[in-house]
Amino acid sequence: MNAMSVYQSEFLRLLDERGYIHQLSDAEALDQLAARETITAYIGFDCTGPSLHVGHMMGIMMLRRLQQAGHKPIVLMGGGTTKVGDPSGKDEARQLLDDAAIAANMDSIKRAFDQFLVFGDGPSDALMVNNAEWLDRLEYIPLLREIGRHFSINRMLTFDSVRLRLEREQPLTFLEFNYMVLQAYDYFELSRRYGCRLQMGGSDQWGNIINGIDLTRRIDGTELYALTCPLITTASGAKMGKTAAGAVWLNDDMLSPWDYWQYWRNTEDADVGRFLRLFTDLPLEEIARLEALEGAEINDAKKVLASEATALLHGRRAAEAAAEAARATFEEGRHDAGLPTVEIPAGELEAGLGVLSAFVRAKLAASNGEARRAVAGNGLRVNDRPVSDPKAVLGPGEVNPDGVIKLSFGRKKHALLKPV
RNA sequence: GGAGGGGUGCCCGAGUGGUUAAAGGGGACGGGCUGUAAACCCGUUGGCUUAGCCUACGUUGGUUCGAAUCCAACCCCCUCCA
Repeated sequence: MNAMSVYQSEFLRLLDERGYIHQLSDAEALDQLAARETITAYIGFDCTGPSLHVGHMMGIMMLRRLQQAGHKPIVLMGGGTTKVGDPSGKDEARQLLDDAAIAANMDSIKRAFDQFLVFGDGPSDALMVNNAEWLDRLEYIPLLREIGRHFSINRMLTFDSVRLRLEREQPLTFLEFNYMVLQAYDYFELSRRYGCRLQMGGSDQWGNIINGIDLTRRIDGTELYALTCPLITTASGAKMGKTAAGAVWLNDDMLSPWDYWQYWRNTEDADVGRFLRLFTDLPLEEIARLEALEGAEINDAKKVLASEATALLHGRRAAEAAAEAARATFEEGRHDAGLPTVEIPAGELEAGLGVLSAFVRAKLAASNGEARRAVAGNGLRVNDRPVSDPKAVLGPGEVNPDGVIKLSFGRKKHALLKPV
């Protein structure tokens, strides 16, 4: 089926034209359903870390599109499934998290969703639920009898998450093996509790979602749907979300709006149009215009992408501040108050602060050794002047009229040291 | 429970007594070229008070002037058998 023009529902049309659709179960039936009534759909998020990262943005944006099209999103927090651990895409079991860590992660993760979805009690207001609510209460024998009998081991062994482990002779515990059963059960439970008809997720979740669909059909006879998005890699094939400092976190206490803006600003040329469609709300005509830019003008499109994406997550004001700081830093080559700032006691500076440790303090270098090597590679600058001597000492003399010292690691990483 | 194989730096993976902080590759970072892009070229890639010292090859002991390399026990993983 040529999907481009056939969708009747605003929802699928929206997802399709912006590039979110990879696989879709029974497209026609889902399309009709979404055109006819308000549907409820969910995506699950495990609580394995203290913050979500850009890798989760596809899911978050799909829920946002769902709501924009007038439907009801459910954010499923994996308080229960995180206790088991998803084996997909990993060679080893993740370190098991205890309940306290999972609860802390969940609290911290929740914050990001408020920026993208409207929560409440209305028909298309978003809902946040925790699967620990029902998973924690499951009893083994009843679970096996009611749910387990619908699963074929033969088939489970063919799923990528399992098959790859076995083929690579990597251990797969029975605990992890059960993950897909629990995820299927989640879908079943959400269908019963909230009339949820659609589960979305990354392409690696296809099998897990189908399991839930089969399970629910067998028990309740209800028809559910699956929709997966493509795995997003950059044009040169790298997974999204890696940066100098590590993962591109969504929580601002883990990655500053400045760095988040920079992440999008450094998008590869070939990705700009695609990312604008996926990660901003800009109208398609505007995106088409930006996408048509060539050569150095593409930088304008990247700035728009950076500001729009940052505004969605951190608010318009933070996005503009980041854009302005970047303009001052890169286009005028001067320091600006918008750069990440680290405070140090004034006394420490008066006593003399080694350049190397200054860079470590500013979190630009992980260790003195790394800073030292950067000096050897001609990579450090203080107030835009190259550092040539690793033994150099910073004093009050380096503080500029704005009351800060500007430190730069390479061309792109900058920070301000502020004596207080 | 038995037999065999294996656990090396961020990852993969060489290395079977000394010149090994540990080949090679990937990734990452820095420099060059550019447009804060990609590709390409060069360099770096355990820590520190860096001509030196400390920590490191699953864990703990041992042999030795000297061990990632030999020995012992233990932990974990894989395969086959029971």
